[in-house]
Amino acid sequence: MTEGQPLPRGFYLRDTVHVAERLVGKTLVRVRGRSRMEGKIVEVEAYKGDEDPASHAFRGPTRRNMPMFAEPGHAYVYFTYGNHYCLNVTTEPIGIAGAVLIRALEPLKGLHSMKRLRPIACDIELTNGPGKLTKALGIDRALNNVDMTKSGPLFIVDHESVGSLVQRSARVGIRKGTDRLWRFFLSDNPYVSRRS
DNA sequence: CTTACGATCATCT
DNA sequence: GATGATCGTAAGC
Repeated sequence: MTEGQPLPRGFYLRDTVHVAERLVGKTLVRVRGRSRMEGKIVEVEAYKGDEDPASHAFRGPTRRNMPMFAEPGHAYVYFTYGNHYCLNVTTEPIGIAGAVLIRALEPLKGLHSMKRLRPIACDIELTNGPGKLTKALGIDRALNNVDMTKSGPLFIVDHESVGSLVQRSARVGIRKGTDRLWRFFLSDNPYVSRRS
């Protein structure tokens, strides 16, 4: 994988849990007009279809969850709780539902742009939650279905030497499917949304 | 530091 | 008509 180039389709074309684990430590790039923002992915969660009661796709395809069943490597952005957007990257072959929720970032570049979009005093709080990071990066419904394997407004690139330990736990904010340890995060990173 | 709750709306039943 | 892959604030300990 070439540094600086978007991760290829093949990266996303496999088991969702596997993809989730390997996305930790990669860099999310958001190009918005003239500003370029980058953040290290420090926390994610895997969501599947049939077998995962916590997933939007559990009861089959609908208008909203359609990207989860479509081509891997695309953005699945949805609006929730009347206030927030959440960003996922789709996984698995066409016809099989899967997506990885990006839950937290460590801001790397374009901090000034992020703070303009999400005015806040403390840097730690800028992108340490799924709804927070979408606001800081200016991600909304308009980016739903965007192809993240292209150098467009939103994509993910490899990051040199993850180094830190990737830890796993139950997912956050769900009632069903809590038995599955499908949340992955960097144990020593201060931008993780919540500690165990 | 920890817990509780209201905001607010798209989606599904 | 109920629910929720959340956040910010307020109140409690």
